Amino acid sequence: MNGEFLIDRRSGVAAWKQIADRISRAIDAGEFDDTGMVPPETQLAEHFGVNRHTVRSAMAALAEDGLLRRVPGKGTLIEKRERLVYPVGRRTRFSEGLGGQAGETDIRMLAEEERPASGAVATALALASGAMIVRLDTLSLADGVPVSLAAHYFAHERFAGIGKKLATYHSITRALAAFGVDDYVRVSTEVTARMASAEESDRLALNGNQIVLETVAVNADSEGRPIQYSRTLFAADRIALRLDTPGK
Amino acid sequence: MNGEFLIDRRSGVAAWKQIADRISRAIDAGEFDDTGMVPPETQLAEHFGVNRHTVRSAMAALAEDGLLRRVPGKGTLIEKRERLVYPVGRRTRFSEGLGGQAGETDIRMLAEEERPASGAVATALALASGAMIVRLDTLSLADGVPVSLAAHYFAHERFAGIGKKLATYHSITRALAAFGVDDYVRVSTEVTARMASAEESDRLALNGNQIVLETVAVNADSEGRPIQYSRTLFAADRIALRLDTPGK
DNA sequence: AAAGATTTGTCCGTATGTATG
DNA sequence: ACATACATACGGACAAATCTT
Repeated sequence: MNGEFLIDRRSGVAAWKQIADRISRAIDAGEFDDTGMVPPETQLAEHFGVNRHTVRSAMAALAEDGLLRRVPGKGTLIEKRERLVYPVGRRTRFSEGLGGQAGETDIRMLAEEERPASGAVATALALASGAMIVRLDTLSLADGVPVSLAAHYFAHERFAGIGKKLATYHSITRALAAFGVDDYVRVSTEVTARMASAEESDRLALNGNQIVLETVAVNADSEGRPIQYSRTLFAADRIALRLDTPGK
Repeated sequence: MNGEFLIDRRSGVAAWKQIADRISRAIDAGEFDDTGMVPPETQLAEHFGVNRHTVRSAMAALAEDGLLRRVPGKGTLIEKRERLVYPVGRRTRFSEGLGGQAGETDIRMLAEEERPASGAVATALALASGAMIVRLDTLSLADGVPVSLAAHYFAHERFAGIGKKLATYHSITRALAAFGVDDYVRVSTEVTARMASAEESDRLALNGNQIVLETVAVNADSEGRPIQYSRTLFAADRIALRLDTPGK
């Protein structure tokens, strides 16, 4: 937690918010692991070059989000939280990937829609522009906590009604199997990061950190034909992506 | 750009900032590709449920960052900008990866330090805890624009003085070659996203979007021995990571 | 060529939120 | 809890630049 870099008063972000972010980051970096506590308010105030009231606002926000617990007369304790590691590779499966790290995982259907394919989706699925596609919006959870929000696209011709299958099986792998897809592989994955929109933040139940990791991926069947195009948002403070580049 | 989700007045983020972020995101999403322009201020003000002046503050910030160009009487034009795609795979090389997308690439040495290895680094490099390591801080540029800020760790025993080699060759691959490493492969990559610290933001010359993609990677030589542990920060609005999972 | 509509730029003043002591 | 200073957000009015009719 560097003291040289002070608060930026013209950034459009309130000082208490900037301090809250930096304390949150310092916790992530494990800077207070030895004591398990955040330094006292007066000390932090001096460190950031602000008034104690401002630090108090920051702490109040972090406590509200469940990152801290304030004990009068004692100090401010850090509540533990860990990032789940989500492996992305040639064989990427949601429930298997988090297996062992989370007690139970689930995929919920949010919406299903049939539309003509637009540019990027049509290209990725090797469809004629205007061909019908099925779009599934899903929310993935680990132990009841939302970890990813996704939109999946399939060719309507081959996968009409896949929404119902997903709603029954709660697994994309099994839904695809119902259409004769015995196996599939991840062809490409592109990763970006950005702030979540208000709607995305709402659906992922983000409280403090509003950042999402966004992956755009294409899956193909065993014969190499693209079958699935997905845009997935991961809550950045709950998930780390591990990119697997195995074998020779 | 969803209108239902309005501005959050208690988030500690100024309304103009929230609007600037959402316009920036809408541009990224290509929502205004047909006209190449942002809707007029009055329209945006109504859309977000704020005063035109608030929208103007947002636009002024975006124009300052070079995302927009405002033309009196005409409208607000979108300045083109593209994300470079950085491929991550079995063979990941900085200059090769951006080849074709950027005119020239460079790696600058920022600092070199020799220290005893701590937990994660020692484990990754298969060193005894306390064994000496060399840490190199570097800044990578494409066409003069910073794209990534990294800390690289090497075993001191095998790579003492690698800093000088890097400073001469401006290439990690060539610096490693000077120590007899003819080839190396990427073993693992872990990706997270977070807000940049003030120092990181300064070094990467971030203006608008303060988000960074953070990768933690391990490289091994042709015999499978880990030789390099790297923590790299990419400016999220300049770079997309692409995971390649080729072949069978 | 002239008039009108549209859009950005600038001025005023006022109320509220933020940060400090 | 109180008082002060500053940034933020709002509302209205008008000017200047550009395009259309």
